[in-house]
Amino acid sequence: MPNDYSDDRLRLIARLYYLDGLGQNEVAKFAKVSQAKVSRLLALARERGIVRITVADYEPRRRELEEKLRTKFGLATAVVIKSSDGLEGTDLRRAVGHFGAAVAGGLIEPRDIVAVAGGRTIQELVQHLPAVHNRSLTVVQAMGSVDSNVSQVDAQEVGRVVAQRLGGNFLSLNTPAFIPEKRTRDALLTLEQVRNVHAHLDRARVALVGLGTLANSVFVERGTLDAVMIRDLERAGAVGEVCGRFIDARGQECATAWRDRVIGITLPQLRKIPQVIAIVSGSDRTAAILAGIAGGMIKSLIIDELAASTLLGMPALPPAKVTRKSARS
Amino acid sequence: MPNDYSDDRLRLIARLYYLDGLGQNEVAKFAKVSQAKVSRLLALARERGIVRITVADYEPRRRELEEKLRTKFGLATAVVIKSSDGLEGTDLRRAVGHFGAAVAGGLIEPRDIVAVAGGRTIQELVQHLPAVHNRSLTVVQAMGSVDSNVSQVDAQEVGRVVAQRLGGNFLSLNTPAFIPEKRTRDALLTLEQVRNVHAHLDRARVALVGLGTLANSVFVERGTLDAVMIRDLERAGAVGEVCGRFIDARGQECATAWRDRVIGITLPQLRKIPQVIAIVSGSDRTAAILAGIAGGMIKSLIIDELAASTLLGMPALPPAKVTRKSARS
DNA sequence: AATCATGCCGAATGATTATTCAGACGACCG
DNA sequence: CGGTCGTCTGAATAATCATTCGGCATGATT
Repeated sequence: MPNDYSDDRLRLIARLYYLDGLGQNEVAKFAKVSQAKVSRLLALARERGIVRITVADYEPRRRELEEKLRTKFGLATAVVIKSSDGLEGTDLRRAVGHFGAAVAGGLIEPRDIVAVAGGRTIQELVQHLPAVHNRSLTVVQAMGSVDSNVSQVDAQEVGRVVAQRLGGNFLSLNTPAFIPEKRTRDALLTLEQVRNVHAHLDRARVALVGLGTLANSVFVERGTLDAVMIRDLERAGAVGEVCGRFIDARGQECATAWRDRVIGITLPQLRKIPQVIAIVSGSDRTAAILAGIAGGMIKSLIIDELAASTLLGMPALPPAKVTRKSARS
Repeated sequence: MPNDYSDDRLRLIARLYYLDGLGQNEVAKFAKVSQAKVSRLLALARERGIVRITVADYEPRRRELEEKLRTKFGLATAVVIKSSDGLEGTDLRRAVGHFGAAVAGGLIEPRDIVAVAGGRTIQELVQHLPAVHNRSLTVVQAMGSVDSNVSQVDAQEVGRVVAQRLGGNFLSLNTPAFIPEKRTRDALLTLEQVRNVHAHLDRARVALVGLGTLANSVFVERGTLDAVMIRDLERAGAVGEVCGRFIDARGQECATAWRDRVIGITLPQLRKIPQVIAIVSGSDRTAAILAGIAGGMIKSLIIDELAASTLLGMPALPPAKVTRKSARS
């Protein structure tokens, strides 16, 4: 019997390897096959559940902090990911993304329309979404691509991954995030394809967004935002960015030339979406978070432990329904 | 916190590795340690039971065959080890030894006196005896060493391993298995040390023995037995060997010069021991097995599947209490 | 204080495991 | 028949993992 994939055979091999501590080479002799095949058979045994590996639950979340955040800022959901020691940068994003994914996945219902922005932390998150394609989502790209060579962190790519992993189809925006001239931008906005995307954004139930700071954002990293523009934004009171739109401390869009260059979901659209989940890592983003919440955009938060603590040490702004114009200087 | 062996940390690391499928390098970045340490921490997590690997039971025995053997040959216990396909030689011995060990271990009681012979299959078996030293056995070497450089398969070494793994002390014989001159042999037999061993052999409750054929035994392999001697033995009707003693089809010791050269347990001693377990692999040994049973030495059998089948196809001899002298030619 | 024993660490290294690759084989056509 | 897949295989190789080793830190002992 040349190829025998019977459970019994797999049990024998799995037992010798996992329980009796033989190496794959020894098992191979025993079973009269190559080591390569043993490796494959073991993989099969794991798939079939003949070998079961259980790990005592690791609790990746800080529930007390979540509760405090939720009540203090009136959030729908707060998820605080443990960040053991001095993690930062990519490692931190990875931690938040990894463990945030399960929760984020759970917040998305089978037939939702999901708006998806770009960003580094969100990129890490979507990679780890549970790969069960049993949903029929409509995933909509919520902002254009930062520059011409599409990167892993662009909304286009992130959205594609969400649709692929969770199951559903993907509505791509197929435009840059920024257009130097307002006129060109406006022309693009009238395109059927773009208008279709916006129509779906209007009806989205869930949004996954990142939050940027002035100093440390993908735009700066990718050279889209120059020093002059940053000065302008600072003068206009910008404290952060969401979906390519810069907001002041109250969560209103800053009135600069920049706002006429953006293609992507608008703040009013975000405000309408009942479940906007901001995925954030790093303690330098607290101002942006506060602003996002105050402005009524952000409804839920997935965040690392340290940033959560920092946030809890800051005053919650009352949701500002007052001014529509941004405060100047 | 430089060295943190908390369960929580281990859970995190174990989870990332075993459940989330990260490599140790990735986990290492996550945890800010070297890959080496991750490897060590994972080992620790397994030890602590944070990671648990279970394998669906593999049934290594052929119970139907065991039952048939038991009734047909009037055995106390018969253990038939599956030998999937065309295993032979060392591989077969290894299979029988590996899976036979658990059963053999179970047949030994906490305070038993255990006589142990040498042999290749038995050697494989004792290696895999469950390493729980909670017994206080007296392990007695049942035959001398085949030649001067003690090998792994000699009773001396095998016995030592039994005592070490199961727990207990070991009575060594410290003599060769064969002495060219009867006089020297007889002199050795009077030694206090040797007599002590024999005294214990008289009171043994369990014996682990192998069975040899004329053509294929450790003695031939090691060059102890020459062609002339083999001719003699054949003429004397020898069909096999147990503990250095050659027996005819009735299970009586063959009357040749050889019998006066052996140092080791005698057939009468073996007959008195209530639980003599023969560990055998290979279908060429069936005649020896039959003889051993017929002669009243062998009470239990640990054997491979193919040999068991062969054995079942042969006629069971009635236990011969009749002749004390071996049949000649 | 100096010395030693002990334990822990990560770089390097050796050992093991997973994957790639090219060939063999059989089923299924044309 | 002779192709043409598709699947399966083990050798070779790439990737990954475990262990060794020397260095460093800590704390006990002289």
